[in-house]
Amino acid sequence: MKKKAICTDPTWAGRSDCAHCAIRNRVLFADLPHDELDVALLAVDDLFYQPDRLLYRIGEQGKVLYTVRRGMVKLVRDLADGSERVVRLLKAGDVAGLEVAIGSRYKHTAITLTETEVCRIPLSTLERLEVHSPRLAHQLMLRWQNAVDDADRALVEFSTGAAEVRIAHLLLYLSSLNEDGTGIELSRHDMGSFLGITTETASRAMADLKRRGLVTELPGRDAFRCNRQLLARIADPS
Amino acid sequence: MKKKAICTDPTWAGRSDCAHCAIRNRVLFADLPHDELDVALLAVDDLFYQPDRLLYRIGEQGKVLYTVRRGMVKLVRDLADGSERVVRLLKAGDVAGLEVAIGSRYKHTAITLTETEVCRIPLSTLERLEVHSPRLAHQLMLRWQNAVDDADRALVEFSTGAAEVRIAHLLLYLSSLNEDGTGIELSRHDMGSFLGITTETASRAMADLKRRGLVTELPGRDAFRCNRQLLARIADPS
DNA sequence: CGTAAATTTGAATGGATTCAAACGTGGTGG
DNA sequence: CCACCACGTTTGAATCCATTCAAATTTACG
Repeated sequence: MKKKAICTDPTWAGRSDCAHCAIRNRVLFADLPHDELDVALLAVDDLFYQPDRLLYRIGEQGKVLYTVRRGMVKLVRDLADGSERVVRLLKAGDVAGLEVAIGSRYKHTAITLTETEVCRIPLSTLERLEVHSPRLAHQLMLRWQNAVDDADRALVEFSTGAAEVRIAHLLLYLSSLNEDGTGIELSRHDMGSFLGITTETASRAMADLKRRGLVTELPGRDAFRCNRQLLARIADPS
Repeated sequence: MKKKAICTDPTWAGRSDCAHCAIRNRVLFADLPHDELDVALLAVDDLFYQPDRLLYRIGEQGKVLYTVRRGMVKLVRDLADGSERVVRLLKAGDVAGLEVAIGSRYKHTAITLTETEVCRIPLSTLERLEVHSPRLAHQLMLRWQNAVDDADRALVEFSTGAAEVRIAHLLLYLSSLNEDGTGIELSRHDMGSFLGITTETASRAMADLKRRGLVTELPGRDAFRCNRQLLARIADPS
């Protein structure tokens, strides 16, 4: 509802070095031969964002797309009543702004949730490679299917059932992203906006799960640990 | 909840004739040159389905995808509690089973809602063309983005807000598909399953809209006419 | 015409929302 | 360093809306 000026200036972390990228096999240039990779690298920047920074805004005629290397990004749609709905949560390896690859304007507003590192890939680079690189075309298709899968999941797991069930699904998802089983704490507002419930309902359900010991706040940075076994029982009343 | 044996046998309407296809510019082989088209046609069948017929089931290792030429198809996911959730409604021009193009199993169960005419395209045909046809690759990407758009819409318009609001969105959508402003009547069960509400709630809201004159049943086949102006006001409380 | 299925309606319940207020926390400036 | 303010979270209470379970009614179909 309220307008907040979001500083967009990221830190330039350097020209990308895809060949040595830790998540190379999960990102866009996965199958590219080295010589083609060299061409791509020239224009790909590695950027570092603070939390709550704007990557792009819905409707903009974008000329770049982003690969998330670290952190988490939310894709947001504005609702008729002025509020907003989080449509998807992007994790490391996901792509934001894929739609520019077919010449479309951005279909969402993309905002970082945590400290985030991304690769910014110009559309021009993509187009140059795509012509003689069926590999890249295939990679793009994989990304698209990925987006569809995530969207379906947002519908089936995160927007269906009682509030507690949705939250259970969300916590299970977030905690599945790190090997150590911890997950990033979202604000109650973002939770609600993603799950299609109000902030208060999200807060109540979370507070309740904490009281029952299914979720415990981690002292350090905004993270939580949860009992996946018990949460799974709530998520899927078998 | 209940198991029903669905006869899958469609009527074979003939080998496809994409060159003269009325919706050619809206389907997969849109930009193909004629000589490549000829290759494709050999294996593409034009099929005709009755309402409530199964195209494919979730999890199957499919080797074909479908272009909807006429009618409407629902993509369904099974829920944990045994019920089902309609994830998407496919209209003429949409593609079902795109995921097989990247080697995936079907991600949904696809069932016809109306009399439906489809083109059945074998994956092998796709693969043969894809190699030397960047046009097709681009077409596929367009389809994928389409699927993402529809999925986002399912979330934002059809699974957010009060029951009446969701129904208003649905009726507006259905009535936008035909030039004459009429729309296909869905069963209350399917409506509910797609909108994330119960059959009874769907029924109540629809009955109410009818009483208020915003929706009128058409005498002929299962179709309705609606006051788009007033429905739009319900859908977007501006 | 008669039965099965789908739709509609009713009444009671439960869960989410709404509006408000209390609480905690981090940051700023005195 | 502390007081204070802004903002997010939590909690409370009343209301509203959707669900549930049940029954009545209509429609479809053999």
